[in-house]
Amino acid sequence: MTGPRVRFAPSPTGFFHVGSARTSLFNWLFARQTGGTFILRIEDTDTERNRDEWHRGIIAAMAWLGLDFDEGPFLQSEFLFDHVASAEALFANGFLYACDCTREQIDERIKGNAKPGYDGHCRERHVARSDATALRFRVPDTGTTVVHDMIRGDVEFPHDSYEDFIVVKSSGAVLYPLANAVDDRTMEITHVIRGEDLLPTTPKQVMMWEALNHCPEVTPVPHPLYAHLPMLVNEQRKKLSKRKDPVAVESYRDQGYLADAFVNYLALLGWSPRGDDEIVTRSTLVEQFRLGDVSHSPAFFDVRKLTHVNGEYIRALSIDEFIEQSAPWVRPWTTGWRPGDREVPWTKEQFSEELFAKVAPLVQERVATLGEIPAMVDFFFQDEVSFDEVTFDKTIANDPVGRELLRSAITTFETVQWQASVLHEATLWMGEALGMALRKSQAPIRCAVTGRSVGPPLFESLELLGREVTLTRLRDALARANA
RNA sequence: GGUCCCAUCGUCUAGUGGCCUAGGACAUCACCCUCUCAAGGUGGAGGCACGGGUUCGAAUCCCGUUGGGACUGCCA
Repeated sequence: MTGPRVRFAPSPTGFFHVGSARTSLFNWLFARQTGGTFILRIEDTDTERNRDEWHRGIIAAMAWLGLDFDEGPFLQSEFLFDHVASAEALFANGFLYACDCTREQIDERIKGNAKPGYDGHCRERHVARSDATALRFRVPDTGTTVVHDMIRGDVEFPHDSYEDFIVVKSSGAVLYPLANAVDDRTMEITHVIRGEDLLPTTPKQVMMWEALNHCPEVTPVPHPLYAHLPMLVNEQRKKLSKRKDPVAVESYRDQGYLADAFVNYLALLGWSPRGDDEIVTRSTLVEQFRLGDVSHSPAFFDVRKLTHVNGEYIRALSIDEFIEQSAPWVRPWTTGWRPGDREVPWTKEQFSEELFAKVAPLVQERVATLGEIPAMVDFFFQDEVSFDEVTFDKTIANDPVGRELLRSAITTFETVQWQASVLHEATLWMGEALGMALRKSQAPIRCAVTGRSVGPPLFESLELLGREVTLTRLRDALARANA
């Protein structure tokens, strides 16, 4: 196996961030397209968090999105020994030095300094290591480090803009920049594809990588290539915040976004397929994706467009697929996975799979997310119609002609052949007799039967509902208006 | 403050010196279709941040300005 080796290295946070999903996707696309290897490595250091559960969350979310990895999942904590060994090698070769300064001492000393950050106070002090000393990297005073970025080209960072940063905490814990680089070395990562927010720390990693290659006891490893993806931002053009912005992939799944649609939309953020079509298959994505084509500027995560893309995918489903995909929202008791925080407005006893199968084609082209389905078909399964009061008042309670039409419908529907086209015709001429266009005359019936002003096609719905239920609801609505 | 990144319709983007009177998609507006709502169809409005260069010719190259963002922790 000689292809590229890429890794997705999320830190567990309790949910899967859309930015992480995009990073993961781009890594995956690159690996799949180049015949490379996609590795999942969970960066679980510095955490007393509930790891097991959160690891499972990341893995479940990736599985849902169809981002399968070839190696892993690895946990960064498994490699603690390597991190320490590398740090010791760097120290032994003079790249690291011990420092016993406290934050307060440093702040006090650097108050008037032109250059912010640590002042290198302990560089030549040869402080004895203890549980109060941290290890800092000796950053060269002059020169620059160049990051070779596949998206942005070469980016040059002057060394004097970096302080002697801490590599090993006084507790002995090896910090992210080194731990991450060491893991990349042991996994022989060839391409580091990650968010642009990591660009400024890259020179640190490049410097340490280079230093490691100069340690005689360490096996040299070629530097990886980097690719820093543009940030995903909110409407304020700020990096997506997990506190303020809706960033949990799981919540999109709960709302009824399809994995393929989500992936398709994510791919459109910072990249675009050839031609005018934006709705493209996963294999097209894999085929056409090029890291070098990735945009340089941040992208706004636009839920409205996501929703549109999702609608396209829903409508493209076969009716059987649509029914199957709807299951978690309409009959969760039959499914292994069910959307969180979502109540189904009917009981298992009230629901009918046969009826839903007949209703499904009517709603498939009317929803943009699967989560919208229950509210659109609830009247088929609920015993009591739940009325939208504004609509009820407008079309029935405050409309004498509407009530007149209802009375006429009750009579007519008693005997008419129970078929959508016939009901359609009957309503047409009943309305004409009262001087109403069909768009007017269908309104009170719709409200009486469904409780709402909008919904699936009325006459097909009546046909499916049956004569008895329809007549009962028409009478009840009239009674309700008189009450 | 320092370092770095970025800059095409409101949004996501195409565009890599002439094919641009700048293309597509979402959103928006109008009309058509229509039993409601969608979907669909047609059409409209809407953009190269600004200023200098380079060039016969710049959305495309260079510089500056302005604006936005990221980073700047004994977090990752």
